[in-house]
Amino acid sequence: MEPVCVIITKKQKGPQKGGEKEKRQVKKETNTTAEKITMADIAEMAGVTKSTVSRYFNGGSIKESTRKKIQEIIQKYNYEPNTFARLKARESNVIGVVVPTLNSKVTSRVVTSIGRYLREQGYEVLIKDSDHSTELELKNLQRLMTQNVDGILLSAIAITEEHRRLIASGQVPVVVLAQDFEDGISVIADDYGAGRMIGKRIGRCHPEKVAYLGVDESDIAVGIRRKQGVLDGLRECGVEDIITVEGDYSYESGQRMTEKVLDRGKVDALICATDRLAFGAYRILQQRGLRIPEDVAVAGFGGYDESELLMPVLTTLKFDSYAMGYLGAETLLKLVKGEPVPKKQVIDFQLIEGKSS
Amino acid sequence: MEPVCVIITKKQKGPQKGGEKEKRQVKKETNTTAEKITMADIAEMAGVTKSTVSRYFNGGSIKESTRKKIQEIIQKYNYEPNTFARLKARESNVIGVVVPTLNSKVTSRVVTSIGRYLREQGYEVLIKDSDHSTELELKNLQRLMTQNVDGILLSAIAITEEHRRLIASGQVPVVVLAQDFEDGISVIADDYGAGRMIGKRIGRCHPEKVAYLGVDESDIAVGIRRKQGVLDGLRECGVEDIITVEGDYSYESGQRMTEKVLDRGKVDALICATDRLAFGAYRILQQRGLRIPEDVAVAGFGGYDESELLMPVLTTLKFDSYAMGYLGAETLLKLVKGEPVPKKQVIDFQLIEGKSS
DNA sequence: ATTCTAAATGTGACCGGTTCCAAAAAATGG
DNA sequence: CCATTTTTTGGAACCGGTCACATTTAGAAT
Repeated sequence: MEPVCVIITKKQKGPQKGGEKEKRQVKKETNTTAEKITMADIAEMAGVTKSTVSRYFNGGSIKESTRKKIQEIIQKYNYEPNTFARLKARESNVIGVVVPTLNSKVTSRVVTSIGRYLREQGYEVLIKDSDHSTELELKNLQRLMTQNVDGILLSAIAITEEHRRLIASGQVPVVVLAQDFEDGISVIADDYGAGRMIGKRIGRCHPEKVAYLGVDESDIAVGIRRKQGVLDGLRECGVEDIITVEGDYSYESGQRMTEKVLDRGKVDALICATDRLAFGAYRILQQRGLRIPEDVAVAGFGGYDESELLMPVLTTLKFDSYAMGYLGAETLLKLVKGEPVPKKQVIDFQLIEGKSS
Repeated sequence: MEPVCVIITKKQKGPQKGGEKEKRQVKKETNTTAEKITMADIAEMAGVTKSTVSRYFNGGSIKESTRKKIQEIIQKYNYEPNTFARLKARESNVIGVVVPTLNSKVTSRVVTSIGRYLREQGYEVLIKDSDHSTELELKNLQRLMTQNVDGILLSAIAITEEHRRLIASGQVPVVVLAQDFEDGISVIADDYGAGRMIGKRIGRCHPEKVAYLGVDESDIAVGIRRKQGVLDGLRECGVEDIITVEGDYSYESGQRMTEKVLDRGKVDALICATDRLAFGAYRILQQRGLRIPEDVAVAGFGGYDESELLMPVLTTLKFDSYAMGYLGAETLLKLVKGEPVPKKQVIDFQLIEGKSS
């Protein structure tokens, strides 16, 4: 691929510093080269002090006439105070969000939802992507705690002892998303309940043998609780012959696990820890000429938009990720403001009936 | 849905301030309540001044023995300087990223890629989600410019006059992603070339009549160039009977447009501006009992993972979003450092041959 | 008009860093 | 061993804001 067009440019140096104030005065009229404008500048133009302008933004008694005047200047220059320069402020109005990845349906929904709520509430959001690395996650968490944020929303890969220590040590309120966190505040999905519901949904068709495609148990929510729910749900319906396999969250892993299961003999149903794994299962089942659901029923978790595209449509359990983000953010703000909050909150889920079971 | 458990907690107030220094000295030994630690604290413990510690981090001549000593303390306290307190620094080491939404395959890939590169280069990334609002997008852009970032990566909804003005006015280098930006630096996908490739791919099967499901022309890249490419590609193969419809980027929009097209009469192929629209088309075609590709061929743009799940697998044109993020970030850093950069760079695409055409 | 109180503004220290410049310490050389 | 240069450090101002407190102004009450 060739560049359509490659023109070399050079960064032009900004105007030299020195005699700033005077220069700006001139520029104020001509408005040619927009210099960075500060609160002091605004104050000067409005004929008041920094403190008064600060009061304008943060609330405090101001005479109506001064307010008008400041407002005018603000608007004229489209000024907004630099959020990160509020070093002295007791509240920074910044909330940190740590996520395992941005490259996932669930997290991107959660983060979008968080952003909407917090923006509306006048907070700045600092998103930290840990890129699937627990090490980076801890670093992000630690960094946020020292970076003067008012609170942190943590969607952890898995809560470790180190996490606990950091959170406990800190003076920053933390709300944990999607993972149980006994020592603190969390907003979780009822993975056990959801698992049980899917287990029963599959179980009541009386399959002889069922396979569960799961993930590593270091993820307590998905790896343990969801699985346990599925197993219990199935057993409640009298299903006893259950095999479980483990992999990661990828499409390919779904394929591998399915192959592994099929190689061990016939199964009547596959319950997959996430829709993505189910996608992999579909691919393999189709390759082997097995019909869904006649030969093998399939179910997943997630309620991805794409699950509806599968032929047949996937039966899946949908968590309300938007609600999780919203509720998490709301809870964190309450916490920040010192209001009482429930220690553990659980978000809704919903069975999406497909044709795959 | 009932909370599993609702225990009311109260935010505990931090320890009172006053006599800080002395207190910290004590805490240093016991290490019980981790107080926020500053560069001055580190300096004191190392028996040097703030300036020296600052030099430690930013490079400057330091005696080996002092370096060791500082390093030791740093590690012991796991200290990292507060990135946002570098008010005085000429470089903030922060890069801002503005995206239309985080809730999209493409952007989340782009952002992930940007994050990886910039983190590696020691930069902090400030992600601003505009949530599909041009107004918010402009606000984000403007805010970033005054918030002392070293550079901005802008993935715009559509570049307006206002965008141009802001970017031109500013002293902050900006690299625009995915949208042509004649006045400045951009990294784009070759939408015209990609469109033409898909157009020819479909055209060479000699369809009588082809429909293009497109989007609003305010998006120059997708709305205009991609479409033009498709049209030209088809015409090169002698296809003359082409109808075009317009909608938004949603799954539902894909459905609606397909219905509209089919209601107007038979078509031999549907070319969709994005895979998501193609998903909608699939659904409608299946509903109406039309076979893909026998009755109607379908093609898309995007190369989403899910496109492979469709039955039959979707023929689509994949852009390397990771490359776009990486290249954009790399270019921006060069720009920041005053190195020469190409004005316009084009990322790769790749035809994914499915069974839908 | 005078006193008292409340509202509005100014003053200067401070937040956690960086930077410039001067002072101190170490290395060099004659 | 002392003068000179170079390397390391310290001191103080500064970045763009906030805050506690002092001061001024305006309004109410006597």
